[in-house]
Amino acid sequence: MGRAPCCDKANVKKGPWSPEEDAKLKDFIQKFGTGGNWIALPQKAGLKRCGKSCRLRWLNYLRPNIKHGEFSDEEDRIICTLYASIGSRWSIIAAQLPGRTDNDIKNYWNTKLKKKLMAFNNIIPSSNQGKLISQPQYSQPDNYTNSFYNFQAAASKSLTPIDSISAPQNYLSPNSENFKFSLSTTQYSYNYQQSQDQGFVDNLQYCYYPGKLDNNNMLIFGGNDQASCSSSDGSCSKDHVIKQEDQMGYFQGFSANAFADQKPNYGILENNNSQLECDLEEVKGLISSGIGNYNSLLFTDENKTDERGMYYYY
DNA sequence: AAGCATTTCAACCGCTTGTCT
DNA sequence: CAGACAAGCGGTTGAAATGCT
Repeated sequence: MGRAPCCDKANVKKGPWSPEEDAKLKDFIQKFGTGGNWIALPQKAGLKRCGKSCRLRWLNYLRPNIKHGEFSDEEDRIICTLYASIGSRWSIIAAQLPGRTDNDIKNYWNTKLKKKLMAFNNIIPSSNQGKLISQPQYSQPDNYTNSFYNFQAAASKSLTPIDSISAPQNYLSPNSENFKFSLSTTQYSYNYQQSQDQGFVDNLQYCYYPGKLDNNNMLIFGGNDQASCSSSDGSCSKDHVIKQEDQMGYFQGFSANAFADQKPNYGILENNNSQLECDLEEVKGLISSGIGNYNSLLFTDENKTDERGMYYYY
């Protein structure tokens, strides 16, 4: 025997909501509230809909202050950062984005954001995903706006070029706080951060491959089963991951404050299988504290990929 | 302009969680 | 404490919109 249906399937309408149904539901809830009982609501409101359907329609579309339309860069960054730390817990992620619903964010992630990040699959060898790269250097360009950037291996390191990347012109300004690169093959960016008080060459020291590939060759992040941590002894309890990252000055999965802190060689982050889990309060704290530095995530304007360069890992 | 392919996103499904009795 | 029930949640679906040839 299966699960009892939540409503009389034969007598409920399915499919898209009509404007009339929307008006009925909205009017009813604004007058009487939900009454704490979605199952009973459609009958009271005169709707031939399942209570679940009413709830979803209200929460995802009709309730006040729902934000529709394009996601901002900042929202992109928050989604990516949280996804990297807690995985597909859309309701928690949505709680950090006023006006956005979990359904909205889930759709946006599955249709757009994930694809952007998947671009990394094309250029980063799986053996190097999850690793820090350290201290590449590059030649100072003659002209910040249109030069070909050739990043050169530091003489003391054994660095290997892995792919060419291109840098959008508008980010290559001496005043630019963030120094972003687009992957030439995919037009998505890989982002280095520049600290305010340093020159270009000195600043380009660290970055971090944000994900790994799973068995299906999909890019995956921290989340449920493969988050990295970076304690010096390799241990990494769930409870302390965030604190450790705080101390380290960057947030798991993304290049960040390490540049400004000038901390050398954090080491390889792969092969730590501890999970990264945190509750809502931790997430809020994470965001409010600025850990993760949302200015240093992965995206840039896909159309601005005029320049090319080379970067290295070892 | 037509037909096909791909993308988007609203809505559904069913499992999990929380609450009440 | 256990069972019933409703809400919450995330994965999935499919129709509509859009893009491409």
